[in-house]
Amino acid sequence: MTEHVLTAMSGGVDSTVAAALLVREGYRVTGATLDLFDKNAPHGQTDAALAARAAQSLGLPHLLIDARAPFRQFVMDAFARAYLAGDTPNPCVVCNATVKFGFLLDEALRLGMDKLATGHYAQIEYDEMSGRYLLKKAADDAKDQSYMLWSLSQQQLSHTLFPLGTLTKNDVRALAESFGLENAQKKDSQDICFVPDGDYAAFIETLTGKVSQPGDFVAADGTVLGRHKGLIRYTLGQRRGLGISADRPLYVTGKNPSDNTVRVGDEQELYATQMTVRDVNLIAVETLEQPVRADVKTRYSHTASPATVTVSGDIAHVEFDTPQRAVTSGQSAVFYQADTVLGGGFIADTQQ
RNA sequence: UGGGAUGUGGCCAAGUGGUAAGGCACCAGACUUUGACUCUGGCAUUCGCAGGUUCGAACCCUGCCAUCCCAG
Repeated sequence: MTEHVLTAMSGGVDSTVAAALLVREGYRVTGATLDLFDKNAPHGQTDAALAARAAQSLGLPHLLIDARAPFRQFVMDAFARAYLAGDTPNPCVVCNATVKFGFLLDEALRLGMDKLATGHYAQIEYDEMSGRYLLKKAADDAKDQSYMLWSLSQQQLSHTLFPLGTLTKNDVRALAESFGLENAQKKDSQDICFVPDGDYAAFIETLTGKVSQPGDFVAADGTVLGRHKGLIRYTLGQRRGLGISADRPLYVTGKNPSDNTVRVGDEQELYATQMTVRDVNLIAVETLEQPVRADVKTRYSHTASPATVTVSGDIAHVEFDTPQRAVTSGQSAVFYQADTVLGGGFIADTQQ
């Protein structure tokens, strides 16, 4: 009996090719586009319309699924809340955890389908030895998105397909051409999807109705160097936008919500050797009794760095072999062993 | 009011007769399914103002203005 796969289609090249590949492999495929938020951009060619056209060109039924409520609650509100608390959240990670592989997967299963597929560049492999589903890096290292998927549970992984995992971006574009897809050359998406103009601070202020208050930029010795435009506009390691002229570049080295100050200093002050990770999800193993060696990523576009990881419950302590720059609370830490994701979590705090 | 010092782009700052370094900031691109970082490019027809000397001045001369310091 052929499996019925719900394929998330955004209207972009990746998800369209993913759907096409599944069709070619003989799956029964239904396309689905998530309605995540009300777009105030009425330029006719919406992503949903693009996705519907793409599905139609592949001869697939297509569903538009209203996910505005969960997206608002789990992604947008949480994003704003995290920033107001002084963290620097990664909404894509949270969206994957709660909306795409939460809400949408549940929806697929509820509709009687067998699996959910997306255009993510990552691989899932069932390991006979351990009886666990493994999440692995994509074949195309430059496009690998396994970092964004560390939160997936065994249950979620067992019902998920990543048809693009073994391909490179060039392969995908070439396939799109060969399938005659109109979006073959569509530019890769970027920025936060619900903040298309990139001004996430203004978005947060509109969403919450609270204006982030100006405060002082202070140096390590307490000297006030200037006024900042609101805590949410800064993140650890940030250089641009400080407006402080000095004889050398200055970076944000800390944020203090309690007195509304932003600490700035030299780049050397940004390095940390240890960090605590919360909400840890282990994928490759059920539990870790002993400290393990792993390569740890602290941001999406970052080379994993060797470290020793000690897990206790859903908390992990990570000690890097070499100090890491601007390890930022709210971002995700993902532990790799070779190409396999051991697990991951959210960075809670760091120590020198 | 005397004495001294200084005035170069938003900030700092090289340059002391040969036709405006550099850093910071800022702007624009690139990179990127997060925020950042990074990279590339842009950014003073002009050196407080006005005269003068010179083939030629930010650099020399004169005057003025401004700021700072020290006097009382």
